Amino acid sequence: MTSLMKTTFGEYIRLLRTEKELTLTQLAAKLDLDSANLSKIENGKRDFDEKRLPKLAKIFRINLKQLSNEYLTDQIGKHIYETNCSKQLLQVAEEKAEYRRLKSTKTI
Amino acid sequence: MTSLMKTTFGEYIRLLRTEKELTLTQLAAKLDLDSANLSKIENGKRDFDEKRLPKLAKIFRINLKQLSNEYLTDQIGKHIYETNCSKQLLQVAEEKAEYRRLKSTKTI
DNA sequence: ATAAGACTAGTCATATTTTGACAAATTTAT
DNA sequence: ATAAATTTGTCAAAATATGACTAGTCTTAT
Repeated sequence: MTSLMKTTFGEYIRLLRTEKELTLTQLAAKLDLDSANLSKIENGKRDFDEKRLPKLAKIFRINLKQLSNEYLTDQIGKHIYETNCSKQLLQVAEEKAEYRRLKSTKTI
Repeated sequence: MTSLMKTTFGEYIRLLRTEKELTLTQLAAKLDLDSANLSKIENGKRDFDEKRLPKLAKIFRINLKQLSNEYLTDQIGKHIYETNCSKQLLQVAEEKAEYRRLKSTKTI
């Protein structure tokens, strides 16, 4: 696994976009999205819709799996942040995830 | 912090309920909830609505903060489970949460 | 056998949340 | 000052979650 960005997903999109010197309008068009909404996404005021990940990967020629991981870690990171979940509680959450995993294999 | 349950929140409610020998109908009434829906909650087919945590804490005389942590870790654990987030990616997610924390203090 | 209670599953209308689309305001660059 | 780029606000529509009700199964007592 390559190293992932320690930024928000919105900031990451902005980074990609400005690197390629695209305007919001230009990228938004490629993503079939309103430029005003893309602006909100980059500024963390809205979420990027998961269904557009393949398009985004294609536009910037990024590995989709890698990009999806970027997205996933952002989403969970946001959840952790918004709920003020401490490292200690996160450890418990991970154990509960593990419990769910075990449970699901049992019931197959 | 006391140790938290390594079960789902629904299972935890069921545990509390059966310990007190309450029926779904009885507990649902106390929670101002339909018994069929409480059944779904205990079986993990619906989420417990956060707004009822204070009621739940009161009914079983549990510390609300403790119960809220139980709830929070369940929610994040569920998120981790449902997205199939590996420990490695969870570490990245935690770093991203930390990044958001730093960012929020800067902009105050 | 059947009646009653406990629980589960399905459905549907309503409430809540998220998204898309547009207009208008603000910022930035020339 | 103008034009382009970006941001903000608003609102209807789409998607999702919740509450309420119905019907069903299963167990237990009579």
